[in-house]
Amino acid sequence: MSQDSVPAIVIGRLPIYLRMLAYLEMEGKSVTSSQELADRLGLSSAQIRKDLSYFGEFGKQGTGYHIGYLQKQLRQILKIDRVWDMIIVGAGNLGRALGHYEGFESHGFRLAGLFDNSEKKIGTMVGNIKIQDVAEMPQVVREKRVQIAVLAVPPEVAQSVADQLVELGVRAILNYAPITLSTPPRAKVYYLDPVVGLQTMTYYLA
Amino acid sequence: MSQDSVPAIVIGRLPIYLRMLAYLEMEGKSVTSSQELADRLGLSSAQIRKDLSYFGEFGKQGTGYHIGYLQKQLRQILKIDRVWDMIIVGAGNLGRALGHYEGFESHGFRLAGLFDNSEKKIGTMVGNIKIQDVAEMPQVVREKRVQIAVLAVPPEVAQSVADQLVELGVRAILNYAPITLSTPPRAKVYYLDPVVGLQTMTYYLA
DNA sequence: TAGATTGTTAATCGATTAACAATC
DNA sequence: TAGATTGTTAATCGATTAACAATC
Repeated sequence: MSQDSVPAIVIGRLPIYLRMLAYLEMEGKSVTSSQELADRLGLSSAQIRKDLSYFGEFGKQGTGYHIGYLQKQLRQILKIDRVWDMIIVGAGNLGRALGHYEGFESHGFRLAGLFDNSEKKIGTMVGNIKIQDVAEMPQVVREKRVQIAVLAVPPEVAQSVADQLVELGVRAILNYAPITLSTPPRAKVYYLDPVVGLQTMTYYLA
Repeated sequence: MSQDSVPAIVIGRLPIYLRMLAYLEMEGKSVTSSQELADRLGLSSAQIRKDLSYFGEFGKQGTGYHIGYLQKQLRQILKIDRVWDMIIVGAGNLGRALGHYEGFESHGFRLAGLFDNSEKKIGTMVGNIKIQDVAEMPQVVREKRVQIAVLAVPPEVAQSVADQLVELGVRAILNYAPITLSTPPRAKVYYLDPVVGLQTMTYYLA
């Protein structure tokens, strides 16, 4: 099935399925069902079967899904069956914490650069990577053909950094800055503003 | 309009509107329109008017919305017209970075505790707050009637910490752990797993 | 085989949008 | 006033679910 015909909301659930499959595998299971996945994820089994059916037939009637096989298929669909280079822009508290996060490398996202504009920070180490001057960012992005960037800069400069990144060829931005970015359609932005999360939940509090 | 009749997807957009209103205000504007908001946010103006209409009439025909007034109304709707106590569980790199984040306090979320189970960390300072033993968490949550918690613990313990939090009365969990939590309906969970974001975006990369 | 579970269709449900009267 | 923009309705669009034949 061609990319554009699959609803974005379906794509957004695939990583959740993958995360649960890894969890079930860790529990020692090797087979699961749409019903089990649905129960664990708080979804309906029909939705899970429908989501998967956009891409193929991955299960067996009467049995369910082989976890290892389904993981492999989902990784292929999401194009995470390879290693992606990624940079982090901004080495404040958050940027440095993200620089230490092992979850990126362990999921195939290789940290190819960590940039800041502060003299004090440039040259210092975060884990096993050295903070570089943001002035060197264009060169790194171009040379390594980096398509993925994590934005951990102050909101005042987030839009201009995003513009620069897109100009350099970046097409996926994980945005921690508390601002809605304006980008051309070829670039995707995934928002991770904790305050938005909190403000959404307080509505339901007494 | 009663809470439950407003779709969750609408509630989820209100903080985005609020964030944009603050931005427009910062640009020196005092009035805006559904069209301007829509353009800036990449939405339709009809959607914005419809979303707001669940709660009342906040604009003027021919003029638009007074930014200050609309902000005030949205803050009331979202119940962020007050200060909420919040705790952070887990003082690893991420938890400590979050402990330093000024965006929480500046938006009315007061950090009432930062907990970890590591002997080494307990008693050390993060900004102006001291890391406490997670064993003291129940007491703090109960005494201050904390309803909001940020989960920044390893995935292996995330579910059990979440269970404990809910048991103690927490009803809003900002979850940084890379795992889907199982919680009763009275507790809301907002997910902030960066890997899910990356894996969603790689689908669209070449 | 009998029981279980898939993949898929059609029906239902819900969200978005177009259009416009009301009115500032 | 004339022009602009709201709030709302009805139509459209899209996503979810119920149901079940197929089949392991």
